[in-house]
Amino acid sequence: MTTLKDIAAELKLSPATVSRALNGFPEVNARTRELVQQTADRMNYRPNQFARQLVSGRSGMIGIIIKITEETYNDVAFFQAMTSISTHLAAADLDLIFQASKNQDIVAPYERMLKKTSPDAFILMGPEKDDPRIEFLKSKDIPFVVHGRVGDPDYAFYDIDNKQVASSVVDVLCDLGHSRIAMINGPEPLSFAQERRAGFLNSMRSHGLTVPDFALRHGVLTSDQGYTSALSLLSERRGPRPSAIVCASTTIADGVYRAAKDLGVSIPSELSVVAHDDAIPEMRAVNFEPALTVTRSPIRDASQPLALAVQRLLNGEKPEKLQTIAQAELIVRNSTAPVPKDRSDPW
Amino acid sequence: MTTLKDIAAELKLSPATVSRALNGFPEVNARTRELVQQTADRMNYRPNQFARQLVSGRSGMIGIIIKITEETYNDVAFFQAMTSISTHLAAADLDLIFQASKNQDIVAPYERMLKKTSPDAFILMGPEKDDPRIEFLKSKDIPFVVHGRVGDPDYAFYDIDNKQVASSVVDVLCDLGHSRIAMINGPEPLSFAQERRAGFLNSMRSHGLTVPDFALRHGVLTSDQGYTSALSLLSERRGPRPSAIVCASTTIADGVYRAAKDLGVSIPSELSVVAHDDAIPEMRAVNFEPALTVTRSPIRDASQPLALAVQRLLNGEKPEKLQTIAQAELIVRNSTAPVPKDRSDPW
DNA sequence: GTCAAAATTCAAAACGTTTTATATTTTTCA
DNA sequence: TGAAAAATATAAAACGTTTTGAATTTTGAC
Repeated sequence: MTTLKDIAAELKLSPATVSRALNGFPEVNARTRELVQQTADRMNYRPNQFARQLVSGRSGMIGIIIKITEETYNDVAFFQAMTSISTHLAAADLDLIFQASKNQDIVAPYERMLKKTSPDAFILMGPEKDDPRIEFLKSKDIPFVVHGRVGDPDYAFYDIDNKQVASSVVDVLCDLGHSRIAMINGPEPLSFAQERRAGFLNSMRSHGLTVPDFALRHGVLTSDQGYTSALSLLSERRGPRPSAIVCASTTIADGVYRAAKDLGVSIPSELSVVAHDDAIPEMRAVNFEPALTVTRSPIRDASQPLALAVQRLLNGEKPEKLQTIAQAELIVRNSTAPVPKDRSDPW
Repeated sequence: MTTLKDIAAELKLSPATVSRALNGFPEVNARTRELVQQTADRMNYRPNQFARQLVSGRSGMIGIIIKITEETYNDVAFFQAMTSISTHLAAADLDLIFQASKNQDIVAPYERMLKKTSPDAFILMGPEKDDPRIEFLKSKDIPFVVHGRVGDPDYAFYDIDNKQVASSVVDVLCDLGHSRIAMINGPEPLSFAQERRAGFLNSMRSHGLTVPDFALRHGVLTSDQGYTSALSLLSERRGPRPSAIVCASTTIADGVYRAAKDLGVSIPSELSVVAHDDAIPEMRAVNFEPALTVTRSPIRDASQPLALAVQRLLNGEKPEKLQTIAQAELIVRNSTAPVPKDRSDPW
């Protein structure tokens, strides 16, 4: 292994000059720089990262910790997010340290990684209200970027406008005359679900409509969850059935489609269905029969902004300046239609 | 940030003694060790990993690089393997550096990571014949463990006995009287597919049976691939159709089931189907209608042996001693039945 | 009490960089 | 030609550990 010293000795220069030459500092003669670079190449020099890290205090690595649950374990979206993030980070010569955790103590793996590998920053997914991870990282003064957000935070984040997602969908349905609109939402503790709930209820209210409790459901983002929720919503045990259902994901919508089919309810003539589409390739909204009307914001679109925000954070930019709220795109397809005459009454 | 020196100064000891005391060296007085440990706790001491790495020359990290293709990008199995590996590594206080790569040059990302983060070892997935990554790592003298293997290698690996997987399935089908047995295999370049092919052909031969070219297909492990392959196999355009199909995965089997249904071919009375089951939760063999006969070897079973092999490698054990070939388990369910009378003739 | 052996501690070097403060050389301009 | 300024190079310190070789203290046997 050749070191700076070796090169310095070879050329009868000081290590300092060699270091500067290789790192492109201006105060070194063009000819010596050339010479140094050539000899470095010739001697097959590779800077020792450990030494660099020791003096710079930086590891050049970004930590990401994913909590493993029944749901996340089977969700290819996490994998895709990670691959995509790692690619964007690599472009900035940053590496991703990955840790899966089934730990009860949600903060422990962050502590461990920090002690062991000292990442320069973290990327944090699925924030919850009063998230202890966020408190922890703040207290330790470790930079971090959040995918998603809770409330109106002071940290760096990338999120989509989940209120807008829900309200734009309500607007579309109301324009078609619907007034009994149900929602099958994501898991209650997650911030995106809370935002959509708020956006949904607000928008309904501003259209002069109400939503009975049973018509607003929370649960995991699976087809089965969509199926059972839809069965229950369409059964009319608790009042007249909705003329439209808003789904938190295309997987949920898949379940709703199955339930509608099983009950002989036709989409869109008897029931309109709308979903939010994260653009996970395995369940494409265009392939639904009929093609699904969606709000669309690809999850992979988040990777680049997240990676970029991390870099900026490391360059000393203030977290409050690194907040992005992306708008979702509305794509009307064939799963939405004017409300049937006999189902236009409000609840 | 408190350092070793700070503690030494506090206790009027030398840094050397403090270091030894904390690292459990024997040549330090029990009372001073106690004292040192207490003060370290009190002063909230955290050893600087960068300094440690510099002197030890080790990073405590393991690299894993996944080549992103249409297929791997959507395959939750990779994610599950990674989560599981990361958990097992963390137990040994090792961290996982993850990198996704779309690079044409399959070796480049290894070079980059090595330069940048210096992992102590790599875990390598999906080896191919004359894999340049393996050559590269050997030439650089970097330890690595392979998931899978090619031929009869001298490196550390964990693999299942893919020849046995294929041959045990042939045995079962032959016992049921089948002689026209087709195979829908994995991608041709991958070693597992080649092994299964060899095991399949060998076993068929030893049963005195031949396999026409059109009955042995290679392709990606998707339901669609299974569907189109099965359609073609069952069409009888190229001779009498097989009485049994051996599938490389449950996803392939899913496609075969769909094709059989579309063509009105009943499973198992007219067609027996067998698959290899990696036990990915999203497509459970038990949930097939009829329940699928499989050879089973959960992919997640590989994580622990892989993580363990890495640790041993780092402890200086020889790679040749760290080779595991796991046997798959045969589970007979309802997708296999005796060959129909009129379909028992060989090709 | 003495001396060798064992137990314990220490000072200094090493790991390979970057950075600071200083020294040397070259250039510029009168 | 000489002095000041600019350009270039250097020596030494720093980063925070671990490890080496030596020094000191304690123990045990006589």
